[in-house]
Amino acid sequence: MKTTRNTAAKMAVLEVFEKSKTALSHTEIHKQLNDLCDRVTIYRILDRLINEDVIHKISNLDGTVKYAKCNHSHQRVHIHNHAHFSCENCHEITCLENVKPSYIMPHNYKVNEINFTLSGLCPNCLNSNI
Amino acid sequence: MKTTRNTAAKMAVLEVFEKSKTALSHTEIHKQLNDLCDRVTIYRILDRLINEDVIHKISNLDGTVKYAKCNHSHQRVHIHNHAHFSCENCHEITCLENVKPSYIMPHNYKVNEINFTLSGLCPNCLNSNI
DNA sequence: AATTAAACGCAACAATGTTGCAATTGATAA
DNA sequence: TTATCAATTGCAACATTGTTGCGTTTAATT
Repeated sequence: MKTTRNTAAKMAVLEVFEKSKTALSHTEIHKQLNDLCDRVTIYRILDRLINEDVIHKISNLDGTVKYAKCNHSHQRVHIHNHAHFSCENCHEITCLENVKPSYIMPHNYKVNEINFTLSGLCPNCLNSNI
Repeated sequence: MKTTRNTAAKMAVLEVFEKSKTALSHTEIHKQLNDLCDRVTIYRILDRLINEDVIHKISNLDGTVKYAKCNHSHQRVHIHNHAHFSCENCHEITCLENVKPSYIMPHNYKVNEINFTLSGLCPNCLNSNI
């Protein structure tokens, strides 16, 4: 039975997530914390938050990795089957909580997790008429 | 007007792809080529092959990046909208050419590309009764 | 206040990808 | 066939991202 502690660094990371509407990379979090804690500590906090189902990890098409808060509002059983949108212009990644792909799999596969990421232009950048 | 050359290294990389049924990482290709050429050269060849639409890049959930041949057989306009399957046991990544997700997007987004990766157990590992 | 496992900082390392530059080479024209 | 020259390569050096070990600090409990 591991107990998990609410350390200053963890609280600070959580606050960064609260304030952000988009997903954040490790580097972005590190900058926002402004040397409040070590780089390694942030990696370890992110790991813990993922285990606690507070945030989830998003792998982007270009290989970058970001993290975003989980939305537990509606489901009892929490599954990350929503889509993510990656803007090619501003590079922000947002969760599309309500977009859930439907698909037909061949037999003999057991699907445990899905990752559905769309990229293009987000509403902001689309309106800015790039 | 750049012309692109069929060098020995590029041909060797292409042959590795021909022989493989699954997607390959840079490291896997490097090992199979057995020091035929430099690490950097492989990165540059992969870049060229992507530009030439011969291969495509796949970002995996765990952050690893792989490459696979494109299948041009059916479409005139070539879009990478098929799904990929990533096996949690053997870590092989295969293209599911016929699996195409359907989904409904909110307005004001312009979708240019999609990445649909499923992970779980592939038929091989499922049958091996892990 | 004492205890103690969780969390931390630091240093070192590993993996992956990029860049600049001089040398080499494939494709083309002479 | 040979000369030409831009595309390609090898090498060295660097950047970024993520991991590990270990001694020290700290949050939560008694």
